[in-house]
Amino acid sequence: MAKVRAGTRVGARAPEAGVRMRDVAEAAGVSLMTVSRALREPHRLSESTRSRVLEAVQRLGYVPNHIAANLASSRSTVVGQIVPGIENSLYAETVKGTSEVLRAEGLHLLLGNSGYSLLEEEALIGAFLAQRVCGLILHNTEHSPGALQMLQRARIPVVETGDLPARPIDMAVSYSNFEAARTMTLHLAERGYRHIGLVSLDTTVNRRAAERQRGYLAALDALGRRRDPPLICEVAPGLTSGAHALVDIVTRQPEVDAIFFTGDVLAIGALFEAQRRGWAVPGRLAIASFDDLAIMQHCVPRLTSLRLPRREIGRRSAEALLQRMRGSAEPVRLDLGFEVSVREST
Amino acid sequence: MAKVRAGTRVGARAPEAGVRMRDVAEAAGVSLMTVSRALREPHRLSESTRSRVLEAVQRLGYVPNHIAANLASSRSTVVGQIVPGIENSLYAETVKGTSEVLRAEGLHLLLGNSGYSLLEEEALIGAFLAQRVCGLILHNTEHSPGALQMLQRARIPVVETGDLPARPIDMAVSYSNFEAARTMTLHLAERGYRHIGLVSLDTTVNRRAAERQRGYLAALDALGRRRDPPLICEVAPGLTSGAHALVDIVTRQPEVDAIFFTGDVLAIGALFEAQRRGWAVPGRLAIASFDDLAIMQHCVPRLTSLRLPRREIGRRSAEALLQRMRGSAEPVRLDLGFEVSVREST
DNA sequence: AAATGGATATTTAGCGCTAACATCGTCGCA
DNA sequence: TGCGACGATGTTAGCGCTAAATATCCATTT
Repeated sequence: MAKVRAGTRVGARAPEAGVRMRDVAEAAGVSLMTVSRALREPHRLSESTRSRVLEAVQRLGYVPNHIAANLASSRSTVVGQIVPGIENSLYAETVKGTSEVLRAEGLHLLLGNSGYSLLEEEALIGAFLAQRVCGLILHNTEHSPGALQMLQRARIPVVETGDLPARPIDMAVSYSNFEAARTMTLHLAERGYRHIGLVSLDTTVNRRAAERQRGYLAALDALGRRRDPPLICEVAPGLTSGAHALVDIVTRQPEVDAIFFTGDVLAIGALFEAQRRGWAVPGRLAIASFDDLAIMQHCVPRLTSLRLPRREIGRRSAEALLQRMRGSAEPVRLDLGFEVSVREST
Repeated sequence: MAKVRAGTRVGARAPEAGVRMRDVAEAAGVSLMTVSRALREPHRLSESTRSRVLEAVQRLGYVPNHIAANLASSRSTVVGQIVPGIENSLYAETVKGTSEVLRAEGLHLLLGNSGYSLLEEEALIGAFLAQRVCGLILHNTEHSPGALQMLQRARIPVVETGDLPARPIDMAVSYSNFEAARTMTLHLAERGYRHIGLVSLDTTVNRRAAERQRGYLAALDALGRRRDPPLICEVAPGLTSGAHALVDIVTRQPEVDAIFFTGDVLAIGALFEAQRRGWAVPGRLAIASFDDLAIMQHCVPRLTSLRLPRREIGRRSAEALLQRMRGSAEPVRLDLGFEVSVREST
């Protein structure tokens, strides 16, 4: 004789009148608590009771309500991850890593796209905290004041993954953009290139782009070379931007003999443009790129690139959260490094 | 004199002792319900009360608990989306579309990776239903019996996006893989190619790949051409597979003058291999591909490709869910179509 | 002066589950 | 024989919030 459970269905509609634990309990002739135990601590029940309950669960098609469980136990099984743009395969790969680890532990992934905006990130953080996520993974290492305050008050583990900040909010799992760019620039110099150009994303908005540019400049300084503004170019993401940047730099400074593209797909765009114009790579111009997408090892010529631990960043971030949720006190700060894959283009 | 609220922190740890609505109410000298209204229906309060409450919310840094709100109102703000592999840029783009629309409506995205496994999909569906998602977007159009049963019982809107099934579970937003492959094959025939090869993913596991192969064969039949097994090749995803497939087919059937690659990156892999071997494209061999990634319009030669509404599928799926959550009874079945972008490679 | 009604605020009763404690038999062992 | 220990189950209270019913106030109306 189940009570009528109406439930208005306005707005985002309801997970309505389904089978409740109480219904299972009645069907199995046991108490509510016994059903709860049968599902979470089956070993604590006698064989006969347990099977009777589980049979009722099956028969009624009972789907537990984790929302209620969460509220009652104040324990959450959802982790939030915020990336600048999921359509970017760099981030997609990281999310994949996170998702794999969480899934294996029975946790879930709430995904947010900040679109490179700090305010949007703040809004998402607020929304995720309201969903009572048990941990957060943020790609950004810069945050709005409001976001920082919320994160500090929230007392949940937080991992930042976009760079290695000197003083992370809580934990960090990344590689150093500065070091990576510095290393690649030095590599190009070592190969004998004299006039090394840099193409990066907008450094005023994008901290990681700024760090990469800093690395490039640091390398030039260390080499005792002059900084040559016409060799530096900031562009929007995209294949087309890479192509334009290539032409721009060559036009402005014909002496250029190598260009380092720090945006993921910029280098590919430039490579195709060079092919079209008949500029031999690396004969006329060497090309180096920042993220070792699979395609880098297949194009003609194969592109020299920085291999980044994208998937691993996702995995380790999730693991860092797990570790903390299991009581480990010490916050992780992991430098997963990078690797220069030298190929035909340099 | 707040009560002590302990809370054990085992397993996935707790969203602990924070500021509750009751605390805000006390701080503002109003009842619990008034705070609730101040946040959800501010217009129903007097100006003075409202500002007093909101001030207290600010001052205490109160973050609402949506979990509790959800339970109390039996209304959810989380949508689940399950894709075969988020690392695939096709899916990442779709997820992006979904995410944009949901975000604008204040809804959240729970993301699942099924890894092309029906059982994993079933597990994820169960987990998402337990999280009381208010809607589900599934890329698969095939499901395990268990999954089907859960979906039918759940009574929430469901959108399938991978293909246009004759009889969707609930709603469908996609394009027809069969039609797309048929159209492209006919296009190649029209351009005068006589021996058209097909490279696809494993058709035994992947329903979409099977549909594409069916489309290719249907076109051959319509043209009155013989099906030539050496011209057909099934491979794993990846650039390398594309390269191998190209060589395989050319070796087995040297007469081949065009190959249609139905896997996203297979065509690119093949193109690079052709460049390496000095096989002119389209001189020796035409190449057509299935998904119009940005790179297709930039490589040399530019690749003829099927332009699919990837982002749009995500957007429209989310919109279909919203529509249903707002009470519309009629389930959406949308064919978003596709377009052949003819370029230099054919 | 009493009745009416609208705008505003409060009270009550849960949402579906779990923690913590209470209960009840049963068994071992002094 | 008695008593504590222990395993198996049940009972109670409440997680933090919202819907619905109820109360309160004040300006009008009659």
